[in-house]
Amino acid sequence: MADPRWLDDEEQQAWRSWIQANRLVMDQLERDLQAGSGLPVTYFEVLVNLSEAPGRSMRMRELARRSLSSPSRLSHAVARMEELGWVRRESCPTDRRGAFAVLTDEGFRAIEAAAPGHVESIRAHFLDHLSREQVGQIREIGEAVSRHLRDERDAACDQAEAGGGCDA
Amino acid sequence: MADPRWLDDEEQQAWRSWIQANRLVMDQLERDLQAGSGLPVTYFEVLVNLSEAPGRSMRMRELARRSLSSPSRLSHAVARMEELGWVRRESCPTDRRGAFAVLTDEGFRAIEAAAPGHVESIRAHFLDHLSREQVGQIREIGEAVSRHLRDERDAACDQAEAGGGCDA
DNA sequence: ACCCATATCTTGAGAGTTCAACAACCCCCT
DNA sequence: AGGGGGTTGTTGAACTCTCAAGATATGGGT
Repeated sequence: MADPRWLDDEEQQAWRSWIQANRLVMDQLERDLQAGSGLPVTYFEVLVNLSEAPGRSMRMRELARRSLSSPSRLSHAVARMEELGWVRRESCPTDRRGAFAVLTDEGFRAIEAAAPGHVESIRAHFLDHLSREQVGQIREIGEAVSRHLRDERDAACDQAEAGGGCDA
Repeated sequence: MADPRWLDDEEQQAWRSWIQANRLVMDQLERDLQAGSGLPVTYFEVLVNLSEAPGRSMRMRELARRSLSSPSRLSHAVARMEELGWVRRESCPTDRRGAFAVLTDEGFRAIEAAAPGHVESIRAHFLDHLSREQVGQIREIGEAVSRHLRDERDAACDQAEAGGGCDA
């Protein structure tokens, strides 16, 4: 790691303002959502993904992918939400390893109750301060960055499958 | 919270791609930094702030502000880093409530060791995928959003000071 | 039919974060 | 002086996240 390419001023400022905006917005959303509905943001996202699935039901693996969550994290989260009565587990008939997470009516009501406040939060702390043009820019930037990291994650899997031929 | 202004398609996409990019990038940076140096990102930021301070020393309150951290969080973090020998506490001579956090030589070496890899990470997972133009856009957007949330936080303090005249 | 590499999911422990409560202190005001 | 409101910092408990390890099951190759 000799002689790294340090960030110039423009890059430094961009990076810092981005990371700072992230933190401030996310922390604020977390507080708002927590105060309004007792829901952590990560739980909310899991529930939203479930609510949009056919039968309000999804395999754990797929749900983890869509929620940008590790399997472990999702497992803990679902365990917690099961206690709260928002989600129920069902075993998969065609793959006995598998498990489905199913959104309960109570869970659905929890999202419905939380959603309006959450959207207001997103507007108040984020969208309302951007021009229409900037909204478009954000989308493009976010997609560029996400696309790359997705590809990389897939590549990492392929590489692992290939059996360790990194520099061979 | 009746009849919320739901997000239109453009807003929805912008928001989702932004939040997704955030998560992916931050998680990746966290893994890289953790793997390379055993440092959590939040610790790294605290240490960087300390290292830039005169005497590598700062009041806890100020350090918390700059690290976008709650007082509680910083207190726990410093306690942990004290165990690791990276930071040392000193009492403030002019205000006996106060405490200084001081970066030790060992702590300084820890940052120096972690910095190059961290910068590479930032490039590889973020900056390298943006045009020069987009870097500028990010800065402006980040600043607009941050400015607002800072103002709001100050306003909240002022309001609290005013003694509860919310709707009176 | 059997074996073994993979895949799916869970579990437990360790670590970080938050929140509420608390302790100690400063400062201004009477 | 000496109160009282505000500030600074810490603590403990509850919660979430991560990581490594493990339990169970699938599927293809022999």
